[in-house]
Amino acid sequence: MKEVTPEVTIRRLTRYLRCLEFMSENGKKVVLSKELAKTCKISSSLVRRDLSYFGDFGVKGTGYDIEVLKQKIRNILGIDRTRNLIVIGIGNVGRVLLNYQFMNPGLRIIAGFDKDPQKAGKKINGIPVYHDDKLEEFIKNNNISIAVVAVPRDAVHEVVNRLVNSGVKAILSFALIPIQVPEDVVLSYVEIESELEILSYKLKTRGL
Amino acid sequence: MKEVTPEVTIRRLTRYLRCLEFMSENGKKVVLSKELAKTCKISSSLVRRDLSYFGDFGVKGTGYDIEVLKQKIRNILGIDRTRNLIVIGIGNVGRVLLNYQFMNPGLRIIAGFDKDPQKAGKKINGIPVYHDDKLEEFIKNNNISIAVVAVPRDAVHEVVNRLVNSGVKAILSFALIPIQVPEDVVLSYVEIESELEILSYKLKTRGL
DNA sequence: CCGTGTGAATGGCTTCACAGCC
DNA sequence: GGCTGTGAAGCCATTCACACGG
Repeated sequence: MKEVTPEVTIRRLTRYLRCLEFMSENGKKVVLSKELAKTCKISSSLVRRDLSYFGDFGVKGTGYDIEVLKQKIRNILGIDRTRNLIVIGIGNVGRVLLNYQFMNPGLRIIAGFDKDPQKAGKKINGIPVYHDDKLEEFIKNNNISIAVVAVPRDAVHEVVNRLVNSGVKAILSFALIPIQVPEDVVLSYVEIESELEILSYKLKTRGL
Repeated sequence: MKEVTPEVTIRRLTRYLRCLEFMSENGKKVVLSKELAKTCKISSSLVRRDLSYFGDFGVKGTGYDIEVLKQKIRNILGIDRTRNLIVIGIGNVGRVLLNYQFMNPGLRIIAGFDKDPQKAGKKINGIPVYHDDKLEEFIKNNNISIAVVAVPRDAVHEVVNRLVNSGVKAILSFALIPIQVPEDVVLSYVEIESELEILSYKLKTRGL
């Protein structure tokens, strides 16, 4: 049980959660830090250290109960409660998101928004799509924790500003363009091109 | 000019590149480490340190020439040459990728693959889609650096094994399930759900 | 004079190694 | 006996502060 938790630890926690979900699907009940470490390609002491920031979840001599650990991590991440999400921009990326099967029921997309009137009024995977001009009203009337921005590059700035002004505190963007948001708003990115570039770099360092 | 480059530096390099691309679009020619730092929300000394691992790209008293710096970073990342990519699985995610407009011409998707015979023979965004059973042959006949896996969860394992056996050395997966690959193969993930979980965590630490 | 590049110092993440408990 | 949880050590990334060059 420690003081300050490094951000990298949180990122690894999500990785552990994916591994644990996979293990329970395969009927596994208990896991050792060593096993979790191997699947995540890190050291077992780091796994134990990461988990120890939040409590004593393991049993000495035995390991970790997978169901218990999953629930603990969900609790730490704040996805044991329901997080209502919205998606802005129902193009190719937006459609992927509306069809996304989340492993955790806490993450729930409850609406999509698009400027195209043709798309408004329809449902995708059971999720209603509204016209863009209903955005602010919807955010205020519903309990929106997180918004995902999947609009074209040149519309990102405007959309983010509208989200911030409507009180959204967490935004995930698919377009990696620099945006300034207030201190109390968290902004992160899904960086497909960057990930590919990092792979390219690693190939290069291996002489390929 | 330093010895070993931390992996985080490479990740930040891709971020700098996005910022620089954005700046040149807006007609900017020269940038200070301080400006780059501000848009990336890090310290200016870290920007300078990151760049100094690879050479003296700046001009003392003046800053960095944006075009020069872009080219240097592309060179470091190994995307100054052409990287031929393929996408396996042409569902929603696969379609996003084939339609993806890369900022860097070095990254080039040259084919898609799918098990569905209906999809084979068509083109998406000018990129040919082949039947899955042509995968190995195509990899061997073309110069494939990187493969992107966008198949359903339960097919990932098999696809990754086939890629590895065909000689692919870098794989980007959209399904975050644990896979073992040989030492000389780089595997990374696009983790949409994990990013959302991290946002949820940050909201929670802020009392939301 | 101004901003980069970099030794030196700092701070924080990871590993080590073992005490404690099942 | 075996594995977790954790002080202490080690190591590596970041910051500091200033010499250097335009």
